[in-house]
Amino acid sequence: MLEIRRQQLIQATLICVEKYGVSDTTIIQIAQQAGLSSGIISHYFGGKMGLLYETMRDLMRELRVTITEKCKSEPNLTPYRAIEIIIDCNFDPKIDSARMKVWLSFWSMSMHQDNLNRLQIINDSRLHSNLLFHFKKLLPKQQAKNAARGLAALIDGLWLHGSLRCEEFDHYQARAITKQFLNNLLEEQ
Amino acid sequence: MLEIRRQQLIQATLICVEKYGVSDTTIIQIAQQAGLSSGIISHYFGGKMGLLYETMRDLMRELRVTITEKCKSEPNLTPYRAIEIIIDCNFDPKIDSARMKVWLSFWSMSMHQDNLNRLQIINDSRLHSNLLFHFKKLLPKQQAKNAARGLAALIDGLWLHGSLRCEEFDHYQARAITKQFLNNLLEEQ
Amino acid sequence: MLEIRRQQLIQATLICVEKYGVSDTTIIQIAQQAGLSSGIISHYFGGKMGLLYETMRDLMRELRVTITEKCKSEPNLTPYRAIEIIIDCNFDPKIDSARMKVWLSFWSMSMHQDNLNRLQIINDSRLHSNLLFHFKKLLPKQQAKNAARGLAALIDGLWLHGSLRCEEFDHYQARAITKQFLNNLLEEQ
Amino acid sequence: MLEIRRQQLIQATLICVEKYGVSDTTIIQIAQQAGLSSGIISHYFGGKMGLLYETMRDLMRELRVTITEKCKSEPNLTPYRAIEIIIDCNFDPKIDSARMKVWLSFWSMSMHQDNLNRLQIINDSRLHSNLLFHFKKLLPKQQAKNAARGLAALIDGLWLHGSLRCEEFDHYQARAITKQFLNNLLEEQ
DNA sequence: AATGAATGAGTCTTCATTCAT
DNA sequence: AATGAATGAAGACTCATTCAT
Repeated sequence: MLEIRRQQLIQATLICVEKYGVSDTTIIQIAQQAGLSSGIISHYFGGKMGLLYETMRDLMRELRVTITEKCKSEPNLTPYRAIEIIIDCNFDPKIDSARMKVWLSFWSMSMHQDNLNRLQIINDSRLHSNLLFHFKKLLPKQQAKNAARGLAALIDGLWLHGSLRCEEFDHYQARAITKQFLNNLLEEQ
Repeated sequence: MLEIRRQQLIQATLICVEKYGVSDTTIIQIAQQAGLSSGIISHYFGGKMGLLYETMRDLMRELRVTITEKCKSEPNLTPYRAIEIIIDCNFDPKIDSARMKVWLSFWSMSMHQDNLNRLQIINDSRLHSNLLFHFKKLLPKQQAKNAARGLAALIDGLWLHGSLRCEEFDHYQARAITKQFLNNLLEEQ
Repeated sequence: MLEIRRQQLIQATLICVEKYGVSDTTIIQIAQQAGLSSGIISHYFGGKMGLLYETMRDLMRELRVTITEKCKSEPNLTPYRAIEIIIDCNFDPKIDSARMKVWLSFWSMSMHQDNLNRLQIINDSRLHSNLLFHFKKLLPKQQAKNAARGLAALIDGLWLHGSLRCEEFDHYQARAITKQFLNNLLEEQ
Repeated sequence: MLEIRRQQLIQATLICVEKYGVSDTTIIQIAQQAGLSSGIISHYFGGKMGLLYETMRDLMRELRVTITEKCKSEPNLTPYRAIEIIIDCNFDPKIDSARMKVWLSFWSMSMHQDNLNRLQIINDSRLHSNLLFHFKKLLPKQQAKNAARGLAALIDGLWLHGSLRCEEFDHYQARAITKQFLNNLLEEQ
C-alpha cells in the first residue's frame, strides 16, 4: 500500500507544482488531485515538506536512472559517447517543459531550504563529477573542469529559458546548441 | 519622499528575498529591514506584489543600464566587443551571489505570476535580440540564432548553479567559460 | 455536520449582529459565540460575506415560511384574512426587537452590497406582489397598488422606529395601527 | 474659516456615505471629495465619528427648519394643515433618494452608537410630540397616539422601501398614500 | 490654518497540521 | 489504513489617527 500511495501522491504533487508553483500548491490540492484525503500526506510523508522532498528526490532519480541505463546498454562506451548520452537524456523529448517548471520551482526553493539544498548539491555534484570524469579523458585538467562546469550550466540554462517562454520547448535546438558547444570544446585541441 | 521610500523599500526587499526567499518574505520583515512600518508598503506600492514587481524591474533595469552605458562609452564598438561587454557586465564582480539568488527567486515566481512573467519575457527578449543583432554581423543567420540562444542560456545557467552552491561565485571562471564558448563559436567559421 | 455548523454559525451571527451591528461584528466574535474557531467560517461559507448572506436569507425565509404555513392552515382563506395573517406574522410576539435590529442592519448594508441588495429586492417584491394579489380582489387597481405599497411601508416603518427606541416593542399597538390602516382603506369604498 | 470647512466636509460626507455606505466611507475619501487633506477632519471634528455626528445633526436640522419655516409662513395654521406640511416636507421633491440612503445608513449605525442613538431619539421624539400635539386636537387621546405613531412610521417606511429599490422615488405617490392614511384616520370619527 | 507622511492596531483569510473516528 | 472536521497561527491589507512641518 505504502508504495502505491507514495507514487500517487508524488505524481499529484508534480501536477500541482507545475500548475500553481511550489508555494501556491496546498496539500488539499495535492490530495484532491490524487483522489485521496489531505490527512494521508502527514501519514505517509510526515508533512508537506516531506512530500516535496521525496518528490524532488524522485525527479532526480528518474533522470539519473535514465542516464545510467542508457550508458549500461552501450557496450563500448567512449567518453565522448557518455557525454552525448547525458546531453540526450537531459533533452529527451519525453521531458516536457512542465517537468522542467517543477524542477526550477524546487531549485528556487532549495536555495532557502536546507534539506532540499543538500539534495540538490548531492545531485549536482554527482552530475558534475560524472561529466568531469569523462572530460578528463579528453582534455587537460583545467580545461576539463571548465568544460564540465560549462556544459552543466548550458543544459540547465537552456531549460531555465525554455520554462519561462510560453512556446513549446525545442528539444532538438537545445541538443544542437549543446553538442556544438561540446564539439567546439574538443576541437580546440 | 516617494523616490526615497521606493529605494529604501526595494533595497530592503532585495535583502529579505535573498535571506528568506520570495515567498517566505513577509511585508513586516521588509518594513523592519527598511526601518519603516508595514503599512507603508501598501501606501507606496499598492501591496506586496507591487513591491516585488518594482523590485524585479529595478533589478533588470540595473543590468540593462550598466550594459548600455558601457557600450556607449566605447567609441568604436565592434560586434565582438559588444558581446564581450554583455558577458562582462553579467559577471561583474559587483554582482554578488545574493543578487543572483534574488534573480532566481523571481524567475521561479514568474512562472506562475502573469505580471512578473510579462516583465521577465520583455527583459529576456530584449537581451536576446540585442545578442542576436550582434551575432548576425558575425555569423550566418541560423548559427547566429543558436549562438544568441546558447550564450544567454550559458550565462544564466552559470548563475543558476552558482547561486545554489554555498561557495563564493567565481566571476572570472564564469567569464572565462563564457568567452571560450563565444570564441569557439566564431572560430568555427 | 454541515447543516449543524451552518445553523450554529447563523445563530451566532444573529446574536453578534444584534449586539454590535453588522459592520462591527468580526468573524472572531461570531466564532467565539458559536464556540468554534474562526477558520470554520471560511470553510463553510467561503468568507464573512457568505455567512452574512446566508444569515439574511435565513431571516427572510423564516418569515416567509411562517406566513405561508399559517395561510395553508386556514381552509377558507378570504383575501382580507390573508392580509391579516401577513400583518399578524410580521408582528408576531416571538419576533423580538433584536431580530428586527438585525433586519435593519442588513437592510442598511444591502444598499451598497449588490448580492444582499438582490436578495432584499427579491424578498421585497415577493411580499409586495403577495399583498397586491389580495388587495386587487378588494379594491380597484390603482387603490390596490397604493394599499400594498402603503401597508408594506407601514409594517417596516413601525419596526424601524421600534428598533431604535430602547423600550420594549409593542406588538399589539403595531398590529392595531396596521389593521386600522387596513380597515380604513377598505371602508373607503 | 471654521464654518466654511465644516460645511465643505459635511457636504463631502453626505456624498461619500451615499456612494459607499457609512462604514465603507474612509476619511481620505471624504477629504478628497472636499478637496482638502485628511488631517483636517481630526482638526475640526476630533475624528471620524465627530464628523458623522455633525453630519447627522445637520441632516436632521435641515428637515426640522424646513418644516418650522413653512409652518410659520402660514398665518392661520389649522392642526390638519400642520400635519399636511410635515408630510409635504418629508416628501419634498428636493429630498432625493440619495439623501434618504444617508439617513438610513445613520439610522442603522445609531442602533449601536450611543451618541448617534441619543441624537436620533431626540429627533424622533421631537417629530412625534409635534405630530401628537396636532393630532390631539383632532382625535381622542388614544387614537391620537396611534395616529402619530402610525404616520411617523408610514413616512419613514416609505423612504425605507424607496431607498432600497433602484427606481426613482415617487414623491407624489408617497404623499398620496400618506395623506390618504391621514384622511382615513380623521374620517373614522 | 492646513498638510500628508507614517504608523500600527485590527480584520479577514489561508492553510499545514492534528486527531477522533 | 484512511478520513476530513476543526484548529489557530501567520500573513496581507485597511484605515483612523498622529504629528512634524
